[in-house]
Amino acid sequence: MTAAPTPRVTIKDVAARAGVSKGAVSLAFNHKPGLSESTRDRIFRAARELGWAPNLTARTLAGSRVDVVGLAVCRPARVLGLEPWYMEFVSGVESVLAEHSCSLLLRLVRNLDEEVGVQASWWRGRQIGGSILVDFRADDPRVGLVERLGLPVVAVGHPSLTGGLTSVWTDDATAVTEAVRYLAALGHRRIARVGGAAALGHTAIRTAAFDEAAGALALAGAWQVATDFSGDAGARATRSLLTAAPPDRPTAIVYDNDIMAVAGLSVAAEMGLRVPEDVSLLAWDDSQLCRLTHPTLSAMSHDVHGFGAEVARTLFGVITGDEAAGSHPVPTPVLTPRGSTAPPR
Amino acid sequence: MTAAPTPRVTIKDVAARAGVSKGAVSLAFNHKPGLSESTRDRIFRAARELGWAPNLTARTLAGSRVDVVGLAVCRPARVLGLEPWYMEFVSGVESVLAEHSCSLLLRLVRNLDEEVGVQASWWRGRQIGGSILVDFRADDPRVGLVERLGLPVVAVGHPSLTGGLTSVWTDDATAVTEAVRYLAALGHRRIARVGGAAALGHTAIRTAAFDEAAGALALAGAWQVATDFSGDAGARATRSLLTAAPPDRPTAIVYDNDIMAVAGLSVAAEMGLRVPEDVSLLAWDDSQLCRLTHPTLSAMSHDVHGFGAEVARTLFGVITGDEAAGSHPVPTPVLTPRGSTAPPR
DNA sequence: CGCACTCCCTTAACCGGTTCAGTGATGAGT
DNA sequence: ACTCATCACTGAACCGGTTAAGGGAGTGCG
Repeated sequence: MTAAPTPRVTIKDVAARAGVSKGAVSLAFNHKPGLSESTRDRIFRAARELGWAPNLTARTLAGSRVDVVGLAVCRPARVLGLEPWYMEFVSGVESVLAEHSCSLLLRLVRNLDEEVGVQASWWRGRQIGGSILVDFRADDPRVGLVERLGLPVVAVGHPSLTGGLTSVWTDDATAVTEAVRYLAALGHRRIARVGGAAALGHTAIRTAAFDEAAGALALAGAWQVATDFSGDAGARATRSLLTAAPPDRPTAIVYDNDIMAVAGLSVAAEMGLRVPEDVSLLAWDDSQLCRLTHPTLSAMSHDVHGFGAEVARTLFGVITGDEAAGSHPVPTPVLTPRGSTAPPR
Repeated sequence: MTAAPTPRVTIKDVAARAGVSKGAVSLAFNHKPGLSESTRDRIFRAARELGWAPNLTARTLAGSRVDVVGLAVCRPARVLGLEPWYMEFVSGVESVLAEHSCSLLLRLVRNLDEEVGVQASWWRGRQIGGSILVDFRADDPRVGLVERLGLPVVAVGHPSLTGGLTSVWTDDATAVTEAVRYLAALGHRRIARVGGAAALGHTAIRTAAFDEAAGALALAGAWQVATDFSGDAGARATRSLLTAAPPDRPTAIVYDNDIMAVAGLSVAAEMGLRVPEDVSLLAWDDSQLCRLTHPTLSAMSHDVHGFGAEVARTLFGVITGDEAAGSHPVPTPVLTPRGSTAPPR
């Protein structure tokens, strides 16, 4: 992959035109002291006339900042393609990065090992100034990797999963408990949960919290199923849950994302069950999608865009060193009741 | 944004350990001739022992390849957050980039001017080796920009919009015509289209094709509405179309993406209209979403993932110079009938 | 008048690679 | 024995910035 030849304007050209040295131009463009106002003006004028902007590659090499942050996402492309959560998260991250003229280096990887390799080579190759780590699992190898490399990161996940890394997280356990309590308060005694990928740490946390809540409330029935977050898996899980005869059938189902909830809605319709009369459905990661269905989906909603923004802000703090390692909880998802939840008949 | 200090292994260390010069290491790692097998082995062994990988920044600066390609997406973040098309497209692009150990530099921009600035600074700053340009509009300023810069790009859009740039495109006009003919063949005489953003070139192409098809078939009624691709806009448009009394009401609606079609489905339900008995709906950009609704959505389907992959492959061709400028049509979307289309009552 | 102190700006080394001219050793050809 | 290639490798310049050290001019002060 070789670049096409193009005559490029360099700092030397600007310096020559402004009648100063390269160093002076550098000082001006980094807003460092030691230049008179008039020289500064002349330099900026010359740069503007030549259409010059500092070469970031050279700047990086010379050892100052790196204005790229990395994000490697480890999930099959097909699933990712549909998950609104990711795009909202990315757009939140982007919104903050853009303010700093910083870009996002995105890479889809097939597994954790590949991610470990990508992060290491990005950092060693000075491609990134820091990274965002998502989808933690128990004993995640990235914790050790990051420490070995000295790579500045923000981990998205519960502190119990992210080791000593600076983390930003939502309190999934509390949210799950709230969801179950809400359904129980409506009168549901048989509640199911269609969870995400079993390997992920936050799925395990939700699973445990669900069990505990179900026990505390002494529910008559509590089921949990693991999926891969895809709509198809959500549909399959729902179908199998609703197949049982009424006394053994859940009257309410909680989903781990919104796409599976949409799928569940359609399965209920296909099976001739009315929502919410015959079965209540509760989505997670409230995206626009939840308001576009009929009935609209009640959801545990959650400002994913703002979450992404907070992650990016924290990462800047880590990179500049202003941020002491620690954990940043963001507001717990709150229940937004809509048309898909009601007392059981 | 300053990087944390980390002792890094450089080419010099590897050279010293292997007892050769920097140049020799460089030759070895670029698989260039001029080294004996034994020296080559010694170099690779030394590199492995030290955990060294070439610094991409330095490599880039020294004037060889750049293994990053750019993508600036120009749309309000909220909308992007929801469009499955983009994530599928990105994942298709990624799948090919990954084979070449190449990453995607992603940036959300608010308008075309900003995109022009971003592309220019990426290229001038040698941040990217090439770029993918999407969402063309009439007289798009990017055509001229790219030629001025000499930036290798692939334009996603009809050749009439992308000037002399190498382009990859789907035949929207034919697809729209096919959609209208299909609905007409079912017996529909009053057909509406809920289009995308009016400023976009492909929207204009679809709009013109719809008009022409409607004329050719002498439909009794043909309406078109422009939106911003969001679910809310799709819902509003549908509501206003279906508000008219039966003789003036469309019996079939075509949408420009799938998220608006989902919204349309829910509006029909909300208004007490049955789909497809009272009104047929036809989606575009067939994502998994179309199979998750009830009824399932008929759609003009289209391998978006493969489309992204083709775009990436073409871009590699352009960057290496193997690719003569030209236009690459990919297969026209084909109609996939499902549960949301039927003859009118 | 001489000295110290600022203020502005220049110089040169450096970041970590690539590349190319050049060097010495070896072998073939005459 | 001498030239001429070929091969394997080295050395130094270079990519386009940053940065620390240094230098010259102008001012304040004893």
